[in-house]
Amino acid sequence: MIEPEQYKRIMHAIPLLQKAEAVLVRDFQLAAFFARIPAGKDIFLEGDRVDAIALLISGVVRVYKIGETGREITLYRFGNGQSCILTANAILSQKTFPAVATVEKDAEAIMIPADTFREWIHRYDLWRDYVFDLLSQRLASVMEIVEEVAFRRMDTRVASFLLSRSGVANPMRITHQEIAAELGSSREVISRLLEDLAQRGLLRSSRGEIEVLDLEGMRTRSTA
Amino acid sequence: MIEPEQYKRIMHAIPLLQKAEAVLVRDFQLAAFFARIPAGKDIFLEGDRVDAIALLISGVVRVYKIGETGREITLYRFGNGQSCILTANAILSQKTFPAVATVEKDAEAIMIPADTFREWIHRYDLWRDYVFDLLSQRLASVMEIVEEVAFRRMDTRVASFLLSRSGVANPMRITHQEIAAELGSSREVISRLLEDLAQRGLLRSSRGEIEVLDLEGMRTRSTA
DNA sequence: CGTTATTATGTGACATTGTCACAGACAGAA
DNA sequence: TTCTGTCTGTGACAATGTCACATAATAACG
Repeated sequence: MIEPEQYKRIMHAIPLLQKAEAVLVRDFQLAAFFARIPAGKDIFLEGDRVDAIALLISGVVRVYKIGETGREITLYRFGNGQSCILTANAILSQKTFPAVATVEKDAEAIMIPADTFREWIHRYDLWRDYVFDLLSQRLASVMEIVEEVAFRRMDTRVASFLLSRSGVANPMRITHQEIAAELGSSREVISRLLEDLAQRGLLRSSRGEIEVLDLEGMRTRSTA
Repeated sequence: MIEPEQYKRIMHAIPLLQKAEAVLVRDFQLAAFFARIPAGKDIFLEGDRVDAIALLISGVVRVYKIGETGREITLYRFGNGQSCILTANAILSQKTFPAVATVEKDAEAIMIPADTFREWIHRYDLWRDYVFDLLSQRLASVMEIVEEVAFRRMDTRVASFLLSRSGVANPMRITHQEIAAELGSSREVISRLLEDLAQRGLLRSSRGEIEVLDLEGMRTRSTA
C-alpha cells in the first residue's frame, strides 16, 4: 500500500506512471509496497524463487554471474525508474533467478507481488509494453556481452570500460578487482594491462583510483 | 494468404494455432504467407532491418555471432513450430537484427509482416504469451552462454557438446571447424582437445566423423 | 582409372589470458 | 605507533587463440 504523499515522489521517478490510466494508478497504489535496501545487500541469489518484482526509484543494482573459481562478470545494472527484468523473466517462465543481484548504492524500491505483476501484463497495455521493452533491451545487451567475451581482446575491453567510466568521473575511484569483476577477468590480468596502459601514458593509477590522461589514445586502444 | 489445404499441415506444426480462437485463425490465414528457404541461405545478417517474422514449420535455423577474426559462436537454434525471437525483438524495439541467422536444414516458414505482428501482440493474449515466453527463454539461454564463455574451460565445453550431440546420433557427422563455430573457439584448439580426448579413449574420430566411446568418462570430463 | 581440386586435419612457434602462491604497500582502526 | 584488512605487484606455469604452414582424405573430372 502506497500513501498519496509518497506517490508523488514515486511518480516522479517512474515515468511509466505519468502516462498511466487512472485504474492502473489505483491498482498500483493498492498492490505495491515500499522497501529500502542498503548497499551491499543481495536481492537475489542464483536459483532463488521470485515472489515480487522491484521497481527502483533510487540507487543502483548490479546483476552478475559468478563462476566456480569465484570470477564474476556483470550482465547489467539498473537504476532509477528501471526494473530488474530478469525478475520478470523468472516470474513469467516460472523459473528461478538465473544470476546474482546486489545493491551497489542504497536503493529505494517499489515491490509488486508476482501474481499482481502477471495480472497487469494481461490487463494493461502500458505495463505490458514497458516489460516487453525492457526484456527486449536486456536480450540485446546480453548478446553484446557474449560477443565481447567471445571475441574481443581484454586490453581493448579495459580501454572501452575506462573510457565510458571517464565520462562520468575522470579521476575515478575503482579497484583492479572491480574492473575484473566487471569484465569477467581476473585481478592479476587487469593489473598487468593497466600497468601497460600507464607506461604508454594513457592513464595514471594509484591505490583505488584511476585517471585517464589520453582520451584519444584510449579510444584508439579500445577499437584496435 | 494461406490456403485451407495448407493450413491443416501448418496447424499441425505450430501448436499455438491449435488453441487459437477463430478470429486469430482467420487473421492468420489472411496475413501470413508461405516461404521455402534452402539450406545455406542467410535469413538475416547483422544490422538488417526486419520487416517480417518467420515461424518455422520444418527445417532448422542457426543464429550466431561472428567476430572480426572470423570466429563464430552459436547463440541458439530454432526449428519446427518455433520462431526467431530475435526478429520479434528487433521488431518491437525498432532496432536492426543483432546477429546472423542461416538455414541449416531446408526450411519451410510462415512469414508474418512486422506491422501485423505488432498488432497481434496487442490484440491476442495467446499470441502475446507465446512471444513473451520465447523472449524469456532466449534471454535465459543467452545468459547461460555468457556464463559458459566467461568461466568454463574449453575441454569441458567440448565434452558437454559432444555428449548432447551423441544423444541424437552417436557416430555423428561433424567437423572440428563446426564444433569451433558452435563454441566460439578456433579449429586448432578443438583439434588438440579432441586428440586429447581420443588418446584417453573417450572418443574415436575420423575425417568428418566423431564417435563417443565412453559416455561415463565424457560426463566426468564435462563437469570437471 | 589416375589426376586435380577442395576440404579436413595436424603441427610448431608464439601471443594472450587465467591461475596460483606468494610478497609488499597502503589506509584506517585500535 | 602497531595492527589488520585491503589493494597491488611478481614470476612461473597452464590454457587458449593466432599464424603459417604441411599433410591427408574425399570429391570432381576427364
